[in-house]
Amino acid sequence: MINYTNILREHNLKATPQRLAIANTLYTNGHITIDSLYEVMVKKFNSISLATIYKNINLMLENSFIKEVKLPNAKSVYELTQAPHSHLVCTKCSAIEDITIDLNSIIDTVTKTSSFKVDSTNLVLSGICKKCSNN
Amino acid sequence: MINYTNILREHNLKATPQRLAIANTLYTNGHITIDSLYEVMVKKFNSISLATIYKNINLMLENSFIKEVKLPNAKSVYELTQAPHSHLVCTKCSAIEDITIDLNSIIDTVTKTSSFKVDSTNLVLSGICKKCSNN
DNA sequence: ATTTAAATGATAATTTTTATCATTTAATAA
DNA sequence: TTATTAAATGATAAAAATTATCATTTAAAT
Repeated sequence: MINYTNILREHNLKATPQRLAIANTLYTNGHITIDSLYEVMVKKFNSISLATIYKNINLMLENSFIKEVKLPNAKSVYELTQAPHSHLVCTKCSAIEDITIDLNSIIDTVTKTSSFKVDSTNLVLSGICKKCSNN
Repeated sequence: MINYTNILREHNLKATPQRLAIANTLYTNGHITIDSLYEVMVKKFNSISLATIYKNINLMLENSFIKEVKLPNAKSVYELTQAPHSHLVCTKCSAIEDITIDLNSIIDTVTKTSSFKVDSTNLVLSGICKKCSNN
């Protein structure tokens, strides 16, 4: 259990018990949908409102405490903001992995060939994870 | 105006006037949201139902006639299925460009370093387009 | 301990998407 | 052509997802 009190405050978010629990849930799960997050949170706060989940997720997004990951053919998942990275999604078991890929060469090529100034990247690679290719 | 009758049929879709119009709207617009598509379609078929739009978009997705493009901080847009490609999104004017980028070297690296078998890629590059960097 | 602005929970309202069903129509065959 | 049929459409209801409202509670700074 990490104490996210100060990190939340650094992101201009009051450190409420609900927010600390959301932060820890994201930390332990890595990536989670709104629905799953709500399920997990209800176990910790039996009377938490779904509106609280939505409001916090939106505030946390605005303050860059978390990031939304849009996946093909699936609901978005949310993760704690980390260093920029890409995602691997298994089409068999739906597992999501973080992966750091150097995209600078690609960005350079794009800049040169299209005169588009790239500021950020969103890369999702779909396929079969290690586990599923073994089973 | 391209005639999509046969192409629709190849995708197991009856060539109704509404579908032909959707296909042509996608062709002329490149990328479009559900809302915008509905607006355009209402001008052509003043009594078209929004349900028809949704049902057709979903069927067209299932039959790979079109693809959904998920964008950061924006609603999904839809495009006619073409050769695999990536997208450039301008954070200033929201313009979307197709771009063909060779991602094979990246896929190779991922395969070797993570033993994940990549089947498909989804890459969106956000930044400033040519027009906006001039203005 | 007091104060206050913000967060929470309950719930209503709104938005988005899907389901239902009577009617119409595209596609096939006679 | 016309007849047949399965599928598509449009109207609408229903469901799902998200946001808004507001009284009450609470975190954080006096």
